[in-house]
Amino acid sequence: MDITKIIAPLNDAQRTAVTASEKSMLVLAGAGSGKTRVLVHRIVWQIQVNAVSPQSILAVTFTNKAAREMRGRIEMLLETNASAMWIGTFHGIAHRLLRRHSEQARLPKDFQVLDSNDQQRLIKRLLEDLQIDTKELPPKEIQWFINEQKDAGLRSKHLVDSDDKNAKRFLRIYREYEILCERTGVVDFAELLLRAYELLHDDEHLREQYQRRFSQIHVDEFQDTNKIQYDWLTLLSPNRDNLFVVGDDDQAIYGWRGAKIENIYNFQKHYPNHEVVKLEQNYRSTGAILKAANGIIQNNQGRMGKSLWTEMADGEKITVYAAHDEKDEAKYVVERIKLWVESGNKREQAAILYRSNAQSRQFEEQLMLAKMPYKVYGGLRFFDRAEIKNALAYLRLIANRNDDASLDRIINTPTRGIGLKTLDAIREVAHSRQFSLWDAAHFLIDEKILPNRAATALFAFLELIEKLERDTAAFELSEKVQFVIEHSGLMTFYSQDKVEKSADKIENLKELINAAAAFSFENVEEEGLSELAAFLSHAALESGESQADEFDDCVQLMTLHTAKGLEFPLVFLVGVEEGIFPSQQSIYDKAKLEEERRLCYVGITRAMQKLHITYADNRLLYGKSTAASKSRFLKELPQELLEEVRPKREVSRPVTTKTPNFLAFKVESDSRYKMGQRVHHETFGSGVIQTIEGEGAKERILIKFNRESRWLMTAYTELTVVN
DNA sequence: CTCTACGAATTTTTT
DNA sequence: ATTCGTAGAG
Repeated sequence: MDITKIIAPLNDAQRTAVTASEKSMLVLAGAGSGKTRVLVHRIVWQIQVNAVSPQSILAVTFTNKAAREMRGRIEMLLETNASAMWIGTFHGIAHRLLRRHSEQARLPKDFQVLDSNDQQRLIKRLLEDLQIDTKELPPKEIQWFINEQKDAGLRSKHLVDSDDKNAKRFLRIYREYEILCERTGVVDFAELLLRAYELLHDDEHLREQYQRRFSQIHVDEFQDTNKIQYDWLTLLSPNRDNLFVVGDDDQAIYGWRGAKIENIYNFQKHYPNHEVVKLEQNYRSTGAILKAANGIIQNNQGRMGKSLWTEMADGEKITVYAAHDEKDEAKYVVERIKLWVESGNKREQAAILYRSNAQSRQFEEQLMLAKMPYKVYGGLRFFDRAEIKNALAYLRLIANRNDDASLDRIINTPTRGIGLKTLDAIREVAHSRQFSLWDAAHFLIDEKILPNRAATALFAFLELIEKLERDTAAFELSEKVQFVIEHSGLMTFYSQDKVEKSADKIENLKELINAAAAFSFENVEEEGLSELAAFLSHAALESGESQADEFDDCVQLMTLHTAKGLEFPLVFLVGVEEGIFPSQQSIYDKAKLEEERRLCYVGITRAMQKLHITYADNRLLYGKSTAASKSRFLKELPQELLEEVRPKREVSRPVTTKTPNFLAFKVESDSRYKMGQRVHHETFGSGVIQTIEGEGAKERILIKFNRESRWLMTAYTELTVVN
């Protein structure tokens, strides 16, 4: 066996982690330090050197993309297929467990997965049924609450009924929601995790079976795990030395959705026989970029402590551009990308990273003007598009008549004369008699409660679904999908030019048929589940980002969150202003502020060669022009790494005709000016020093005067210090 | 049932 | 500025 292939490409720290034995490992992997490589090599090491069976390998990630990448790289190194290993997302693995043991998990065999849109819809409908004003109590809030509870491992029965009226109401809704999901046979994302936890927790036999099976458990992005995920892991690994977790406390940016950095500390308590390995050598960025990253993150408290270093040279300084407004900012960025491309680089190597999606707009406009192709990440994903969801809803209803969420979605899409009145009546019956919407509709027709016209329309709908199922019973999956799209009326509906972007929508529907065909092809029969049901779960669990147009050479636009895990030679960190980044909502809360700072750290460490940071003095916010000021994060950066640029028209031209008097200068230069100091200038009046840059004859300072900011060369300027 | 007009909200995202 | 959802008119 050739172990050099596994070991040789690793540095000392990586090797220590990969080859460790008989203990749990906590790998603190800084940005760009080869964390995926360590995971991949570790797994291969276990198989090839320690003769661990691939069946015994469990590896969990947060995204399908990460899981795919890991599997791919393992297969490459192993030179065989890795299908015996369980490599997947927390949700994917939980789903797999629940499918295998649906009976023990007390779930219907063909349960369906509810994505968060579906969940919100369902909650909204529930609130309406309970006569709760959705204006006063937005479904979003309930959704948030329920998921928060589930992520903490709490069911409604675990919550104590308090006297607080509001808490009482939340609890009641939670309870009703559980009943509704149970009755309709659907499972939301948080439920997948909670159910999988309960399954192992409650069933000793099953638990032991999986404990025995998974002798090696690997976790990626450990800092992003929430409570239930952590508890689930510990169920699988009780006091054993087989957990290999990789994470970076400095890159924990998902606290707001329940991730607990504390899990890293819990891990250390829980698994005393563990070793910590820090991966601090960075293979991605220049020295200057890393110094900036270290400089910013050290302002956070309670870190595990890590300091990135590189063998690379410092490289270029970080360019800071103080734009006049958001348009100027965008122009600057596009101008710079132009120069980058003109000197022979690719557009796709350049990324524009912002704090919130709304900021993409200005950049898109300028990029369009410059005729430069770009791609904005984070829009609607394939399976989230309305036309796709509608088509899927038909399929889901065919698979399961009790799927209220789906029925609700398509009962009048395309319109077929079933209006609000009729729908209300159905809901009313469903609620009062604890029927599914489907059964309630039947009830209304059988009991002849509805007006003739409505009854006819409703009956036609019910018949349509029955007929679709009958007619496609013998079909293959993709044929089924095609038939349903065509005969549900959706195709005709989207063919009308009234529907906006109808061509795109039809294109997408055709793509769904392709996706179904591809799914049948790739999918190995999953334990007794119908192919349709399996495909529907796949659609819920896979957002469908995978084969997004690997189009031509595009500038990349995305939020800082989306950028995590990626790298680009040229990075623009834009909108670095107080109130934007850090965001307004985070400024007064220390924990939130530190998370923003970690986000900033993530942003900086995306850059490989060159980083630009920009901010605007004025920004159009909610339609109003607002004065802005540079972010505190900019001030926290080691100033010697920065070179600040101002819009051309605002830079006061340094006079370069005469040689400055070095001697005279030197006497004064050392301690004369400080940042934040008030000074007075003959012509411009008094102002505050914002930035000091350069030394000796080249020293210049940025002063913010009443009406404008100016760069002044201290060697030539008469300034009086004001106290 | 469909269309328009008005008011309210507006960090970040995966599964 | 823009999007999104709902109320009221057509």
